[in-house]
Formats: sequence, structure tokens, C-alpha cells
Amino acid sequence: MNFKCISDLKSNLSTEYNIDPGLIDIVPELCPRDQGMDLTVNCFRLARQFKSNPVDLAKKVVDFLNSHSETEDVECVKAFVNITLTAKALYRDTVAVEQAILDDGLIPASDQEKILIEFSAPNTNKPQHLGHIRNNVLGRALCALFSRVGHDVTAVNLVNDRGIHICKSMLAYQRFGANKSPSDSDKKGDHFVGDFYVKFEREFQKQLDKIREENASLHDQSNQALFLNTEIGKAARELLVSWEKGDREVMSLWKLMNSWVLEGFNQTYERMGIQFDHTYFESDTYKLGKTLVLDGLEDGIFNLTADGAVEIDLTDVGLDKKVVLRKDGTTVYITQDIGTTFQKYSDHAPDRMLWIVGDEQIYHFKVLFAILQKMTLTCSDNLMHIPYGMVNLPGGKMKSREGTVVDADNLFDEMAELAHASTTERCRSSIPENIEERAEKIGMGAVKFMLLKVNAKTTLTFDPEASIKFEGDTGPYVQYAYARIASILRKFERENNNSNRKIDWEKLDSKEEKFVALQCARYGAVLKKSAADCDPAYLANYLLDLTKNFNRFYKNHSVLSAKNGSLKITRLELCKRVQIVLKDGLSVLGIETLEAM
RNA sequence: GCCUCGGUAGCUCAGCUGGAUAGAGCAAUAGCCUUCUAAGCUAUGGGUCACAGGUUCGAAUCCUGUCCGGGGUACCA
Repeated sequence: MNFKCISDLKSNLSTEYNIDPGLIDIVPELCPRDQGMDLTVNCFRLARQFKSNPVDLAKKVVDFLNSHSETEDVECVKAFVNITLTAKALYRDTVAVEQAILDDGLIPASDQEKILIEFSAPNTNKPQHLGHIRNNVLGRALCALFSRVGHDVTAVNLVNDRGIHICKSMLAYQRFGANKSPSDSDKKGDHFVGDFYVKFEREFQKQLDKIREENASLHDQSNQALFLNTEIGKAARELLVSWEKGDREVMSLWKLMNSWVLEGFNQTYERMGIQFDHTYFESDTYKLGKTLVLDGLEDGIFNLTADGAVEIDLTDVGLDKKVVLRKDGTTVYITQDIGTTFQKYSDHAPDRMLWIVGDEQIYHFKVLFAILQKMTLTCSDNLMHIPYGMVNLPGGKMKSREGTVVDADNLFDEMAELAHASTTERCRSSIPENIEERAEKIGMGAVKFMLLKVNAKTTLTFDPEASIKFEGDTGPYVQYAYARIASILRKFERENNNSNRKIDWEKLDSKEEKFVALQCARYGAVLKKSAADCDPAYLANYLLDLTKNFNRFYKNHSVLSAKNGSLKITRLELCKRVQIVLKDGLSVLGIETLEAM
């Protein structure tokens, strides 16, 4: 939003108060709807910059703007200066230049960075659920957002493909799998493997119950503590040992099962519109972590504990001591992150590295960053963990044991089905040919928007009953506005009334039209703030606002039956601006637009 | 215990670099389809912004304390 009268005000005040104009920042806000004017300059806030009394300053601002040729009306309430602009100035400074609306979202070249973002990071033992979708959708949106404002973004996945959890599903497959493959059962590979993980857990639980029954003294011990007391737990551990030794048969099963899972994940990623520039595998990087730690031990960054484990003392930076290699020499969770991070740095040399990982790992990342700093990773001052909250169900957490996990693929299917039913209902007489495609876009739009409109860090509640609607603050609501505009444009073309009328913005004199224009002009600033705050929700909520304003305009002013050709053409132009912003904004959120709904 | 994030309408959430009478959506109620798609629009009701202090001309927003909830505090991942 760059209004001439505001920049003139800035020069005027800088002279008046003898302050360098570069130090003055006047950001006008949209005037609250019920005030009926266009812009507001908040002199309470502005007064601080001039170390002046808000009311006195407001008086000066009013005097200046009153005499400005581009204002129609200026009012002062307390120290809020409300401005009504001339139509000419308003549209010139908001929507007249299409490209300017989009370009306003770009940050200066000097602020552009090379950013590496790691997200998704799935385990290859079971299919992804709603919690993972939140991660994926958020990560994808942040990548698009950073890239949209001008950063150079590299998206990276880290596949968690080794460890005891992987061995559990492998063991169950060995016992119950009968050498079948996903294609035999017509299942996606990740679901196929996940079923064996569940089988393992069931068998383990059965054995646990038996052990506890037979030995009352074990009653109070946790499942994990009793893991090796069970036959199947012991067997899984042995499998892990064989894996680490590189046993040929075990490795080949591991590779086979992982390939099934990854094939399944790829389908899900594709459906979500997610691509990675690089995929790392923990099975490749954990050894590098160990090597780096051993080097660091020689350099005195790490030290040996009495029983032979390797640890680092972080008490000088307000954290605790942290073990990075067990006394038996095996790596722990954080060790592979150390290895992966150095690997990522040497592959891509980013200015900044981000991790999209759940908020339960905030402490983990604090420790990781402190370690990397001590190991003097080049960009260790620019490491950021972007935490997000869990997705709960109305009854509480999702629990796989109780079967209350919202499976990603199922959810997508259900949403698409509902969108399909809804479209069929609406179109009764003429079911569109591309109904499947439409239903998919609408269903996915609904899921993604639902996850992105809420601030990432809040723990969100997913109510399957309520969240499945396509009305109100939803993705389809925004998509629908886009489709309506597309429909207007089509009809206009069909009627072929391309009279040589000129665009005349001054014809748009209603408050609905002005609000739409003003709202469009905010887009660039919204993108920049959204990116700076790493918060796609801000953008999502803006798109809802813009859509709401557009719908009010749509309801009150017909485009195609406008009084005269010039008005029609100009309203059409305004619609195009809205359409462009909606498409651009939705695409950042990973949501597709439809030409008809 | 300590650390951390939260508590805003019946429900789900905005608002939080202090500023106008606290906003949306859902749900409820009442309207609007011979006019560009009603997945829409309009209206009504609904709030001691957890509680108590403090700072300020002004606090949902900042500070302190209390209560309640999530998460963390592993040689688990």
C-alpha cells in the first residue's frame, strides 16, 4: 500500500519536525468498516516517532491532509485520523496497476537469503496421519511463501528409515507376511507395512499381558521396560542388531519394505502437491554423525563419561549435559541430526536452515543448535526450529491403539467424496465431466485450508463432523469466489460485448468496491509479514477477508448488468485483480483454483 | 520441582510490536434465488478476553502472582 497522500504527509512531517524522512514510518490501516471511510492514520502510535502529543500531531495531520488535493474528507476521532480519498487517487494507488499488486510482495534483494527447509521427516513403519499432514502442508506453504517473497528455497526431507520401530514391522512381516507384497493385497505400500506394525504391537501386548499375569511383581513396570522380557521384543532387538551388522537377508527385507512404504508416501506427497529438492535417509547420515562426534571428542568439544559414553556439557549456555554416543558406541537420536545437518550444509551451503518439527521437540532443537554452535557449523547463528502444535480430536489425542488415528489417505478420500456428493447435488441436471478433478481440488483445498488458517503453534482440534463442511471460513469459500469471477469473465466473453469502452476507475464509487480495492492493495504487505513471521495463517486469514469483501461487492453490484459499458469494464477489471490475488495467495498455500464449482 | 506453550462467544479460532464500542466461522433464530453460480449475502441473540494485583491518559495485548490444561525435562525417537 503506497498512497501518495501518505508519502506527502511523511515529507511534510519530516520537515515540520526536522526528522530524516527515512526514520519515519507511516503505515496507514484500513479504516474500520463501520466508520465508513477509507484509511486511518493512528496518531497514538505515530506520535511516538515524533515524541509528540498524539492529539496535537493528529491536528497537524488533519490540517495537512485536509488541504491535500487527493483527499475528499478527513475526520479526527481522538487521535485517529480517518481519511476518505478521492476515487481517482484511491484506485490509482491500489489496483490500477496489476503487476504492482503482485510485486509489492517482494522483499529487497539485500534481504534475500538461501534458505534450506527440512520438513515431513516420516518414519517408514506406518502410513501418515493428520499430524503428519499438518507438518507437510505447513512445510510446503512456508517453502512457497519464502520463495514467493524472493528467497532461494531448498526443500529437504529426512526419512527416518532405521531403528527398532522399523524392525518391529519387519519382524511381523517375517512371521505373518507369507511373502506377500502390497500388490497382492491391493493396498498402498505404507498401509501394507503399517498393518504389520500393528500386528507386532498386538502380539507384543498379548505377550506382555501374559507375562504380567504370570509374574505379579512386573505389574507396575512400563511396557518399554519390559520390552526385552517378551519373546517378540527380544526377537525385534535381535533383528536390529543383525541390521546394524549388515546381515544380507535382513538388509534385503529392509530395503524391500522401505521401498513399499516410500512408494506409498510418494503417492501421498503427490496428492498433496509436495516435492522435495533432496531426500536424505537417516540410514545414510547417522554414521556421519558418529564420525563427527568422535572427531569432536579429539578436539575436546565432547568428553567421555566415567562409563565410556560420549557427552557434551552445555551448562555454560544454560542447558544440561547431553549424551551423544551410548557407552556401547551406538548413536542416539540427536547424533544423526548432527550428521544430517553438516551433510545438508555441505550439500547446499544455505544462509539459514529451518526445521518444521512438532513442538514437543523444542528442547531437542535447543540442544542441537547449542551443539552445532560449539562444533562451529558455519551458519549456526541462523538455525531455526519452527514448532507446530499437535492435532487432537474432540475426545483428545489420536491414539493408534484405540483406532482413533485420522489416516491421511482416508481423510483425503473422504473429503473428495463429500465434495463429489456436494457438487453432484449442486449441478443436478448437468454433471460436469471433470467432476472427479473438481472434487479432489475442493476436498484437498478444504483440508489444507483448515490446517493453515490456524496459527501453527496452537494445538488444534480436528472435529471430523464439523471440519468437513465447505461453508464459512474454508478453502472452498475462497475457491468459490475465484470460480464466480471466472464465470463472470466467461459470460462476458460469450456475450462478446468488447465495446471499446475505457476503464474508468472513478466510476467505482460504492464502499463495497473501495473496500475490495483497498483489501487487494494489502496483499504484498501480507505476504511479507507472513513470511517474516513464518506464519501462513496470516495469509490464509487475509484471503478470507478479501473474499468476504468481494462477496459483499458481488451481492450488491452486478458486473455484467452495470448501467453503462465503462462501469462494466471497470468492475470486470476489479474482479480480475481479486482473482489474481486469490490465485496467487491460494497457490502459496498449496491450494488449487477451479474455473467452475 | 524446573522449563515452555496456552486459557477470548455453546464449539473452532482471529486479534497480542498497548489504542476507536473485543472480531470471524460453525451452531441457534429470522430473512434473501424471474438479476453475473445460494459452496453465497443480510440481520438478531450470544463475552467479567481464566482469576487477582500492577504499570499507563489508555491493557485481551506489557509485568508479577495464583488457578487450570498441553508439551518437555532419556545413554526413546
